[in-house]
Amino acid sequence: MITRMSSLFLRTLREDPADAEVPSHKLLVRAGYVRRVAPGGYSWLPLGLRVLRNVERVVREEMDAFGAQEIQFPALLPKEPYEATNRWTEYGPNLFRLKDRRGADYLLGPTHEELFALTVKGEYSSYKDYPVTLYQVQTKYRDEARPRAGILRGREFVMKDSYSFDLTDEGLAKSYQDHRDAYVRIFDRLGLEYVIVSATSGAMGGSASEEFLAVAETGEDTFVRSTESDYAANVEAVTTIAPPEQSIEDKPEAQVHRTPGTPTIETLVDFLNAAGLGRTFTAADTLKNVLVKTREPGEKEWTLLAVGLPGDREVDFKRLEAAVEPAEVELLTETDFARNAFLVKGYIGPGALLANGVRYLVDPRVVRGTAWVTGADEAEHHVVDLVAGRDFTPDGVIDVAEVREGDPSPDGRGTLVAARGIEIGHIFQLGRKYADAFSLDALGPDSRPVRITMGSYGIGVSRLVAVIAEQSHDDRGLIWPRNVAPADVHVVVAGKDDALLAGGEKIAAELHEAGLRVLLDDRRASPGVKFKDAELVGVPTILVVGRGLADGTVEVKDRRSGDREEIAVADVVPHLLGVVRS
RNA sequence: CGGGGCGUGGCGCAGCUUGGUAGCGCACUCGCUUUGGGAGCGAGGGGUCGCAGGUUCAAAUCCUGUCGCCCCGACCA
Repeated sequence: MITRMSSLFLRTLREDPADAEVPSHKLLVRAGYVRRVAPGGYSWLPLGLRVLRNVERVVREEMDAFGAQEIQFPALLPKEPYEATNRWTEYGPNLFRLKDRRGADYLLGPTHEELFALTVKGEYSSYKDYPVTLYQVQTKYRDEARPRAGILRGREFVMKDSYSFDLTDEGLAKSYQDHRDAYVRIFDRLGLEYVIVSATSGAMGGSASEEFLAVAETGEDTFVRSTESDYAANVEAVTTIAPPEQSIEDKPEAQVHRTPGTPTIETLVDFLNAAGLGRTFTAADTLKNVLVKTREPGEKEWTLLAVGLPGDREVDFKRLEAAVEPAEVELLTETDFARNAFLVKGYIGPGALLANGVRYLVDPRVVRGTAWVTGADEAEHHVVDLVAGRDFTPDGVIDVAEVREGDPSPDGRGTLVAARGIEIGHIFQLGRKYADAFSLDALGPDSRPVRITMGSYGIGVSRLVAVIAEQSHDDRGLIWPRNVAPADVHVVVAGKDDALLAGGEKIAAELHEAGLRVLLDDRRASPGVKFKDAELVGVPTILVVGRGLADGTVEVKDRRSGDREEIAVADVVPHLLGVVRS
């Protein structure tokens, strides 16, 4: 089809919008793809809507290709199914809630596990019906505390969410793998640079889970990758390799020392090194015990939890939250310390913790046979050479110390470096949480019910438009990959006289005839304006119809590389077909 | 929720300190010129200065309150 700029509903801006920070936001607004309507709410103008539709098309093709079937639910949903799974309350303030005229509670769907589960329950009842995978491309609503970065993080956004229903764990594993493979194909077709990281399952519940992160400096998620291997993981999910265990026999006896004025690791290390013990200590030789409290969902009472880790590392609170999920976790208050007199702040050691029944979990580096300097449970006193497995035995291991650049990669190859990414896809093996909530069973061949197991898989479709823009632009504007570009060719008529315009129209018609999507700049504007707009809009191939037309040539420019070549008018169609289809 | 900033034609901004005709650039309309890198000249249209109250002869400007938005953090499939 031919889209004429003279009548296209489009106004480009010469200046960046004041409220935009990240490149994708600035460029999508400047190039007239989207306009802000409300915080976290954007309208799609013609060119933007085309890109969004193109992304959707790629997603649908790959979902359909492995047998997923598209359906669609309302965005406006009744409360009851979400009460059955407790998410009406658990989802918290991020859920958009509203009432109808009778006062009945509704919500705008943030994600649709409940509806999919109920729908399958309503239609299917035999093991012969399974497995099945359903998906939808739907507008989702989340009352984000702080929407930001244009359409990268909105309160209304388009998401593809799919759900697999299987009879067995092996079936679920296959459905999961099918999705993973499809996602790889989708993101490859969209020309994205991304990594797949193991993730925590978050509020969704469930076990195995991976995130697809598009690599972008402006991303909100931090992940680590190995310098040597293709290992990549969300920081919350990085596992620490435990050092080998050591023998206990050759360790000196634990000794309590008076260590006045040493409430912090730094002061303690300085004191020890000045105390003439005949060796040098570092912060990594100390065992720091951090006290927190946790509360299981539905419980009223908080439970103490002590985390022991090498003194040179801090507890990463996000990793801690992920580790104790679904329980909540908080730091201890002064009141808590006062209530538990055996906790001597600054001098807490394993002894008092274990003696008083406080659950004590340690960093993986604290293995049997390692000797530590740690608190002696008495103000101004520490114990040196307290040996794990001899002098104390922790209740277990918890891997929540901060991850640092330079730490060894968990796969044993290379070291870790940090990078930023934007979550574009997330796949989960949900398990039976939702099936349990709705008693979703199939009648098995032995006439006994089999509880269905589910997977849940999402792609941020509208976010992808911004992510592609984020990864594919330069200082002049957007540069769309061919698969999602709003047109195949942008024909610029570089002049205002009728002969040029007629020439441009004719070539555009021929390209259209040949099956290409043509954006024709037939405006009576000066050439400079048109060139600038073409670069801003970002169609990958620009065809300039200008002064060469009299000699029978036009110019083909590649938006990304800037390369240009003169082509005889007679050869334009086959040449461009070659460029576009390559 | 904590911290910071901003609300003035469609967009980007100045004016506010020191109260007195609301201004600039872009965009838009008309005319002439120009025509391969965001053209020139001329003439125009368009603004309850976020909202409410107060001080004053007089408020975009000073005072009080309030609403909204943006950024950083917290939070977040």
